[in-house]
Amino acid sequence: MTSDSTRATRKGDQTRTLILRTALEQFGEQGYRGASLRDIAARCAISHPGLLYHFPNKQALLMEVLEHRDEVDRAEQASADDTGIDVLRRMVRSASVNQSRPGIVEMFVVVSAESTASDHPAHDYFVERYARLIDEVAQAYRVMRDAEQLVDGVNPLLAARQLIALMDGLQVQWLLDNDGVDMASALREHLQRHIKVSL
Amino acid sequence: MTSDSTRATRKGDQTRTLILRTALEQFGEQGYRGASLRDIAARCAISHPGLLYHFPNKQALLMEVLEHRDEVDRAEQASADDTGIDVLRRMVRSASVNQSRPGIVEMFVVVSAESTASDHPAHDYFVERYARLIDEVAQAYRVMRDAEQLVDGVNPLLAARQLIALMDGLQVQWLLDNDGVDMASALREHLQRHIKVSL
DNA sequence: CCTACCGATCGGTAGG
DNA sequence: CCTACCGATCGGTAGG
Repeated sequence: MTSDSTRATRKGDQTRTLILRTALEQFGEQGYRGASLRDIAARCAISHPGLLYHFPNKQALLMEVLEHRDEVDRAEQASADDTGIDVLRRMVRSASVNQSRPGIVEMFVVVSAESTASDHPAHDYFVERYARLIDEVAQAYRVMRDAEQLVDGVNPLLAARQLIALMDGLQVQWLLDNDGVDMASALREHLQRHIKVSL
Repeated sequence: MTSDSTRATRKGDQTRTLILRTALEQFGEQGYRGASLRDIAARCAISHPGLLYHFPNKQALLMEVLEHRDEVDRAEQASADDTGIDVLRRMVRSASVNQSRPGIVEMFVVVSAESTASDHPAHDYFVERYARLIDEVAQAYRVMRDAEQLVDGVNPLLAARQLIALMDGLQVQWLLDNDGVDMASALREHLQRHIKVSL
């Protein structure tokens, strides 16, 4: 029975994962409103009511795409208990990894921009996401300040906002001109002006 | 005859300007694809074929919205022959002014993000816009380097990309949390780490 | 500038 | 998972 239910789940899970991957691409290329369920479904070789068998509606699909990305990222990072400089190193590492994933970068750039409208289905998600991210990085800066690893006058909260803003802005430039921008080294150079120790 | 044609033009121009302003708002709130000509037209109290009497199609409307903004900005700045530190001061000033124009900020954030897709109608516009902007700021950094006003090791082109990325990223955070971010002072603080002189 | 209309496409449901 | 269908909405045109 275990193997039966496992096998049964597996097929459906594969389709679900394919839909999630395809939807991420399309939300990136066309935006949330611009992407159509029919187009996403066709790319998965199913009908659009077939897609709606797996996800109740378009909003739910978007939210599951976002949450699926977070889960995969969490799994990749392994050590989520980083503190201080390790958090900053992880940001640079993440920028480096992103340079081989234009689809994921585009999706976050486009959907986070759309989500600034307060009636966007992912508005609350991004408000909460930024609050969490800024908090985490600010805390890392605070730990470094207490260890006297920060350049004088660096404000942890402001520096956190600046670092994340820089990362977001570089992604737009990188998407418009892949070869003109090296996101990871631009971040590293910036960080090195904030901290005394070496990254 | 002069006064007749002036009066005749004036009415049409007023409607055109109203449409441009309303379209800017809607492109910001709904994105280019998400905004509808019918909705924009209704907010101007005309029919949507009425709107299409002034603009041949949706793409042309978007392009005219973007160009209209550039014209107004150019007119406001007055002194476009700034060099060196004046260019950086203008960037900070611009961030400060933007903090009273959420509609304009949202429009640029959303449409520039959408435009990273190579088939977006404003793709070429934004590729060209970023190239020009980065060039201008990089040139300002170069002038300052030659005047020995730059902190050691600052690379003009990289610093230009970072400054513009920071500005773009701060706009997203500001749109999501107006009270949590002061774009102008975040920019000023960043710039002061790159230059020896006072802003 | 308007009304009336076009074909295309959308998200979602019924029913199997 | 499918076919068939729904009402709503889209950008754009005809003709005035």
